[in-house]
Amino acid sequence: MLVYDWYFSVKAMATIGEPLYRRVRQDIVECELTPGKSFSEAELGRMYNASRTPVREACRRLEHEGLVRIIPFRGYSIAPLSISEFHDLQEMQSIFEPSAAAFAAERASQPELDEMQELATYEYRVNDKSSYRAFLQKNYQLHSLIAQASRNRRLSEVVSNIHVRLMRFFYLGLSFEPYGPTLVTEHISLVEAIRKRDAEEARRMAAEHIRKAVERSGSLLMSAIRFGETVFEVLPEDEISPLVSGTSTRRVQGSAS
Amino acid sequence: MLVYDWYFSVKAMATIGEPLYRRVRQDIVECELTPGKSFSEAELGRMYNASRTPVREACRRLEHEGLVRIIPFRGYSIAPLSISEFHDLQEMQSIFEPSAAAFAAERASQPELDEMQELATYEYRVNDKSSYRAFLQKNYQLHSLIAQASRNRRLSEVVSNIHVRLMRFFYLGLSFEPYGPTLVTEHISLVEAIRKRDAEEARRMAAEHIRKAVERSGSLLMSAIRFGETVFEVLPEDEISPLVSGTSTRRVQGSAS
DNA sequence: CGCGAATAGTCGGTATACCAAATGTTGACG
DNA sequence: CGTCAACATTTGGTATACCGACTATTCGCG
Repeated sequence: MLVYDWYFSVKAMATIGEPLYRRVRQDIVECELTPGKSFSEAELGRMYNASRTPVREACRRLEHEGLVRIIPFRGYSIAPLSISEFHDLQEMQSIFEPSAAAFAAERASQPELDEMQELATYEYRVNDKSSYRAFLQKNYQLHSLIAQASRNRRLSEVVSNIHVRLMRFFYLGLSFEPYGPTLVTEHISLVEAIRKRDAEEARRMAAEHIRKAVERSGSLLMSAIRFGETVFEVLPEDEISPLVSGTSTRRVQGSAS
Repeated sequence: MLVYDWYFSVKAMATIGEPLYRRVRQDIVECELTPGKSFSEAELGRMYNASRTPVREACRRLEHEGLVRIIPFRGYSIAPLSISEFHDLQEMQSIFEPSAAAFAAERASQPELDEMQELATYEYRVNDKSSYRAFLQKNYQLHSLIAQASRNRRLSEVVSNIHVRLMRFFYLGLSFEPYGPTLVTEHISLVEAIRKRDAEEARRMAAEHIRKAVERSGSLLMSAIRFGETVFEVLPEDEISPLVSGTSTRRVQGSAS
């Protein structure tokens, strides 16, 4: 088992915060918790049977990951889904996934390669909702595993985060279902290249894969809008960037996450 | 003023957590808090005159940013500096910064361009410690501003975080001082390209800039090791990756930050 | 009737008491 | 003398009470 949880690696650990965080995150990703919905600490605490402290902690983590928004002294809301966020996320993918794939080709371990193979060759039953959901998971795992195989932990973390955020769009209804088989094919050629240890080919395949994904989601969005089934709100990507100035020495400092 | 703080945008806000977080972060970045040093919540609370709650919160955020490590039920430590971390960070730079520069060339606002100009042309007095420290700040601000100008917030956050982490190495003693003037020159050509709105040139300049930085730090590390002045510990990049499995459905899930 | 100031209500921010996990220590027993 | 179990200690994890920030509402005055 390549992918596992540090958490279980020792023992059970009867802590509330960690499982809570995971549950809430999963519910956000799967859109059980509606994007944009606002809530309070107490409320969430009731929903998940937890007191404010762990709830608070989970919310902070989730905010840091871009899944929750905090308005100081006022409350929380599930991060809304916006077209600009979707765009940013895909742009990020197109920046790092090719490199991640290239590094993976050079650095992946044998077990990782095997696992990739397995994840890529998922047989997908068209028009089967649960099969599609399973595919979303596989897709996430595959991309994460490739990133992990890049042997660059920061990179791996970023890739995971981007995919976590992207998945919300898919769960909400931006369905790639019609493209499913195509996606599987692309995954297979990508993994093929990695297994051949051909870094440049892997880079090309990944770049191509993302490029096509962007294209496809473009047309999905177009038709969604044309048919008036606006899948998500169009928000004027709120405030300006998250940078800072100190006093005299203007200090840039992103939220640095 | 391009870079500002949402925080001051409304009013003073007498909250403890936020300023505390900033102070601790600054102290970690500037290595006032020694890398590797372990501490407890209570201890840090005494040092910064704060109670456990805000301390805890700050530490969690800092852990998420890779500046602090948490050992459940045992305590905290300032994240150690390792060669592999340094390597990972530079690799991240080489992935993200060229794209950031290219986007900045296409999307930066006029005020941003002006600010970049100002940051790049910093006049640097060789052999002046305080001038060097100021330069480190400018360097950080410039890179962050370019990322900000990419108009992709996730990208901007990632780049900021990378630089925050990198700065610790410089503050610890990995001194680029002898290369100072060279760096300034490189910054100027990079900003030049961005101001000309030449995306591809900006991409090349950024890539070149990072490549050279990698080269330079390579030789710095070499000599540091040769002279036995090991600047930082060589740690066997601890445990294996941060991935997860659920129960039956093996679910990859990075710390997703 | 309109508007602004007082006010009540909501919600997060903070402090703190208490609980449980992990570890180190010590002493009884083989 | 070694081993291991009971225990003391340290440190986070969790619950909760209290406080201050922010909002919305309402009431009174012009």
